[in-house]
Amino acid sequence: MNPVVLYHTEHAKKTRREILLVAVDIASAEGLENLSIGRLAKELRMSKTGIFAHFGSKQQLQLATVDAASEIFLQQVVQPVLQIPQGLRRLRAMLESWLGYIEQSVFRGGCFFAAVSAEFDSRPGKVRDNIAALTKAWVVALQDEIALATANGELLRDVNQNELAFELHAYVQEANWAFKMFNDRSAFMLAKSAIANRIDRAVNPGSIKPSRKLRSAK
Amino acid sequence: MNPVVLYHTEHAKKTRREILLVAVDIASAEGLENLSIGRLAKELRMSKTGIFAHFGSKQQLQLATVDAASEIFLQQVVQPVLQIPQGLRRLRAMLESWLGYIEQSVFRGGCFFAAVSAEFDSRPGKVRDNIAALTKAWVVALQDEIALATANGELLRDVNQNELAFELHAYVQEANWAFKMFNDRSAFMLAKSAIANRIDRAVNPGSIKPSRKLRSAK
DNA sequence: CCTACCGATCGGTAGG
DNA sequence: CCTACCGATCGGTAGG
Repeated sequence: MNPVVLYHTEHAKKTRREILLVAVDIASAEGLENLSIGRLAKELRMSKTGIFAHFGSKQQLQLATVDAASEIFLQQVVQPVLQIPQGLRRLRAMLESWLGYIEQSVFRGGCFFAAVSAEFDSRPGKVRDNIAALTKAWVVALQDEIALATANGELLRDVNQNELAFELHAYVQEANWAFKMFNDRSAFMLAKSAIANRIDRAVNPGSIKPSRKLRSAK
Repeated sequence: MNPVVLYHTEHAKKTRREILLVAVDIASAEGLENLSIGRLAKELRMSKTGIFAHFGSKQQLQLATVDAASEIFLQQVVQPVLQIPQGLRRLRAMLESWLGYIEQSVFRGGCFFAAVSAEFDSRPGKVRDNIAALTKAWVVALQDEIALATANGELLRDVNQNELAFELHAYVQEANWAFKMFNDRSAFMLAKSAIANRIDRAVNPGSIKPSRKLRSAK
């Protein structure tokens, strides 16, 4: 009789996953606060308490929704680039994969984390802390890849790694903002161009791959 | 007996302004949707209908709040730079002024327009359209200043003006995001550095002012 | 600018 | 997973 998950059956887990898929979509478009239990119940044709029983409180629902969005981000953006060799190539792939996930509108409201971080940046609590930790982890992942690319000799040693990560991250977030606000896909071209130019300036000319086209041999 | 503003007296206008100052602050931190009439009434120690009578509907309240925020932005960010000569110097001043308004936390929840554009990008309607028009106007103002700086010969003619505006705008929005999310003021240093480097790369070396320190004479 | 009210919806509980 | 509730709050109206 656990109030959080009534029966730990496979069926209950499946229902929970279905609820969270809808929750992530609603939250990305209308916000985590406006994600009401009644709204979810209507969309899923369940009773309010049927939804409620899976989470136990509104805050637990919000936390579960953030976790579910994080899993989708990992699966859609991070997983596909893990096969690419670490360093400069993976850095480029991470940014391309991230832009692709925004452009393909994986979530109804654009990048889930851009939406909810703006919503919760002034709302102290566990939800905000989780969002901060997850978005920070992605920034750190970009920084780590820049550090590896430098260690590989692919990037110039005097490049400020924090600045580079800040600027690359900014281009993708700006593309998401401009695309959602003005419904103009040219923002993706601008972001790709900014990323390519910014990285090319940091590339070590001694390493033989300033861009793919110029690579002569393996 | 106009339901929107009951009495067009000076006193009523003053009350309306007082309501909107609180409304802008609440909306920047908690969102324009969560800006409820009851919440405003409590904070201002007025009755709900006392607030309501000034606007006539929730949507009109939201629209008035966006307008009020726009006036504050104009006054805090735009007005101070109008005395600076147009072109490269004003472009730099616009970005510095904008960063300053974010760092000084003019609104409780950081940049009002960053917050509400993320909130309304998936909510079609007049409120969203107004937010889009106002944020677009600021992007265009940056683009216009870049065009003037180019016409002045201060920026290189082969600089892509849309790309430059996109990247500069991105740095400031990223600083707002990082500051609000991680409460880390180093984001402002990163943004200032990114802006200075990006502009310096676009500066025409023929014009004698790549940076203030290197200027030899007037 | 107020009191007094409306139906709808909110998060959450009792009990099954 | 359900029905049947709870008090609080929502946007909005009547009438002054």
